[in-house]
This record gives sequence, C-alpha cells and structure tokens, in this order.
Amino acid sequence: MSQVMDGAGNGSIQARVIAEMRRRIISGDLPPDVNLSELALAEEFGVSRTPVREAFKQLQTEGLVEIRPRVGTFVTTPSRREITELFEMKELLEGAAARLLAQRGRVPELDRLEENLREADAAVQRDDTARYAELVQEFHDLLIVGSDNRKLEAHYRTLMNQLAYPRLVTTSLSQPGRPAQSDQEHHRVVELIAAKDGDSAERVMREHVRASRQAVLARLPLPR
Amino acid sequence: MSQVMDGAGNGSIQARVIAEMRRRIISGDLPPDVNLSELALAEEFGVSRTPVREAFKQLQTEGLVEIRPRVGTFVTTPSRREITELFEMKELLEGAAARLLAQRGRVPELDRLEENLREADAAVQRDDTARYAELVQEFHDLLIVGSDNRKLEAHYRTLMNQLAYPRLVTTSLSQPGRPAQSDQEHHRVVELIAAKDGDSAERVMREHVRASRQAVLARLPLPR
DNA sequence: ACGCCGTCTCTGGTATGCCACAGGACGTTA
DNA sequence: TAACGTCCTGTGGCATACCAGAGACGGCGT
Repeated sequence: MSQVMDGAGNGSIQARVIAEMRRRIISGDLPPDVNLSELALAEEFGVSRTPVREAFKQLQTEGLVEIRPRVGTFVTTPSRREITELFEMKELLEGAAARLLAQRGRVPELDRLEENLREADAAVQRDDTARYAELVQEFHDLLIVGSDNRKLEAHYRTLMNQLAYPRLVTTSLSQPGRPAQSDQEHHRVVELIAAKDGDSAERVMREHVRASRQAVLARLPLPR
Repeated sequence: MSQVMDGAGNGSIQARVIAEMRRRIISGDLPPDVNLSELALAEEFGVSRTPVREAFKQLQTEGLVEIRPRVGTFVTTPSRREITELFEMKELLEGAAARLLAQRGRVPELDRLEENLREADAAVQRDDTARYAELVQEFHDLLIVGSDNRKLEAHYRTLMNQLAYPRLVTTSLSQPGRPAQSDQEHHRVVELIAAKDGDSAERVMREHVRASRQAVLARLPLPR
C-alpha cells in the first residue's frame, strides 16, 4: 500500500487527474484564484470533462479547490486565520502521534526515525538545507505512520495538503540557525519516544510544532 | 423542477442527494454492505445518474461509502480497529477543544454549556434518557464550536459521521448509572473551562471520552 | 454429480450535448 | 459623462449514450 490516499486505488483516468491536480496545487504550480476551466484541463489531459469534474469534486472536499457554480473552479489559498488553525491541528495530531508511537515500544518506525536523525545531523553539518528539508518531511511522516492510526494519518495528510506544507518547510528553514534548532528538537522527541515517555514526547513535540509555526509565520507573506 | 431549499447551502439536486444519503447512512436506514446502485437511487430521486455519482464521490471522500469500480458502491462499516481509531481521534479533538475553549475566556458557548448542564441535570433526575442523549450531543457540539477552530470542527464532524455517533450515544447511555456519571464528568469539564484551566480541562475531557468509549464498546455487537 | 468455461448481465467509467445562470462588455439614455 | 440596462460568452449542472470489466449463472464435458 502506498501512502497516497487516492480514491479507490484504481488506475483510472480520474485517479490520474486527481493526483496530478493535487500535485500541482500543493507544489504551487497553479497560482491561486485563477480559473481552472474544466474544458481547458480536459483538453490538456486529453480526456473529457467528466473525469475532470469528478476530480474537482474530490479536491473540493479535500479543501484544495473551491467550486463556484456557474462561475468557475479556483485553487483555494488558506487565509491567515486558516493557517493558524491548520497549525493548531498539526500540533495536535503530531503531538498525539508522538505519544502513540512512544506507547508502541520498539517498532521499525522508531529505528527509521533514528536513522533519519543521523542523516539529518549530517545534512545540518554541511549546511545542506534542501536535503534537510526532505528529511524533515520524512521525520514528520514517520512519526505519523508510526502512530499506527490510519484515521489520524488520513486527517493529517489532508491538513498538510491544505497547508501546501512542503513549500512552507523550505521557507522556514531558510532562517539562519533554524535547521540546527529544529534538528535538536527532533532529537529530544525521539529520545523521549525511545524512553517510552509518551506524555513528555507529546509535550515536546507540540512545542516543536509551535516553534516551527513561528518560524513559518515570520516568513510568510501576507495573504491577500 | 422543484425549488425546494435544503439546509446545506445551494439547493442543487446534487446537494439534496448528498444530504439525504448521508442522513440515511448515519441514521442506519441503509444497511451496510448492500449495493447502492446508482441507477436505483437516481430513479428514486427522480434524477439522472450524474448527481448521484457526484454524491457518491463526495461521500466516499468522507469515508461513508466505498466505490468499487465496476462492482458497486457500498455503505462502509467501521471495523473494530477503526472504531478504536475514531475514538482516539475523538478524544484528541474534544480534549483540544476543551483547552481552546478554556483559553478563550467567557464566550457565549460557555454560557450555553452551563445552560446545557442544567437541562441535563434535570433529564438525569427524571431518568429521561432520550432527552439526555440529545443534550449530550449538544454538549459535545458546543464544545467543538466553542473551540473557534473551523478546521477542527470540520474534521470532527467527518469523524462523527463515520462513527454514526448518534446511534452509539443512545447505546452507551442505556447502561444503568452511565448517564449520571457522564453528567458528572461534563460538570467537571465545564468547571475547569470556566476556571480557564486549559490543561486540566483537556485532561479531564480526554478521560471522559475514554470512559465513554468503554461504555460504547462494551455494548457494541461485534462487527462482522 | 461435479467442476470448468463461456456467456450474459449489471456495474461504474467516460464522452458528449444541452441548459440555466453569472458576470462582464457594450451600447443606450438621461 | 456617468449610470443603467441588455446581450453575449463562458461556466458548471444535468441528462443521456456507449463502453469495458467483474461476477453470476448455466450449459457442457468428464
């Protein structure tokens, strides 16, 4: 099973369209507030309007686009308030994941987290921000998967999609000293997880997310 | 064409179908695992397959039905594991809501919670389980709304739909003594919120959800 | 009597055409 | 010139037709 949550695992045209649209939106290839014409996309993908429609429908319930009947379909941009709310949720879910993972004891994900930290240390050492950003992604991902709660994972992925998180990580890590500090915080969390101290792991993880939010918001251009 | 307005925003056919289907699934009118033929539903609603399809699509991303391509669409029943996971999420979100509400200070929702408790006390006194069940719903709802976090609210509602929670509440309250105990726990939570003690409010709320989960699971027939 | 295999039906997937409505362009009028 | 009303274009909503795959079912061979 892949980590991608697409419709029903089918390899249909529609699944392809959904995946590609989601990628574009999250990566920022598609500027927000422009009109995503069903017709134009259908032609671009070489399919009819139907699968595009269905893709829009699903992306709408995921919160990535907004369909305004008889007006158009638009990429949504989270408002500042929504970004705050999303981070609140992120803090919540990742904190819980840390706690749950700690309760599970020695599981493969924990080993992989420690491996991740070793690589992250090296990346920080040599100032390789790009690589470190990747590792941060993986770190949070491992944590969530390690919680062994599929619902939590699903909701988490929805949130991250709405935040277009990958872009934000790069932004926040561009602050001098932030990668090193972030790495430190990751270490503390993993230590507490390994020590099976769920309460503290959750608390520290939440603090980490808050710190990360500060780092992001500081760099964030004001939404329109 | 009928001009009937439904509660949820636009009065499109599709919105009507979604609302009605969701209602049926949550209320249990539709037995799980039966085949929901697009065609049959379309005829019943007097519309074409298109809006029914789109409704299915949305309900699938909400986790209420499963579309198996070229086989059929089925009402999903959460497995025991999923129920556990859903309760874990419920605990998380309601705990967080309690904390957030406590941080907000004196807001209208808090007054309404206290009013809710007064009515709940009365219902428990006279053993009116049905009314108490309604009030429990309202209690949790007020808590979530009072958190003033739309994302949290949205994710919470998705969860509750998947759990078909209204039915569960009634089930768990049928245990002797459970309503009274539940009412007690609600009181403690509201007291802590009023005292602006977010940490404790979260902790107690989470304990309450765990207790409630026990009460539900004890009564739950084993899913096939 | 049993098992295999072909066919046949029903399903959702896709393409397409028509429609009503939103909203802007543009001409008209005070 | 500015405000207003009309028309025109583009959009998504909906209906319909056709297609391919999944499974059930029955006939046929053993």
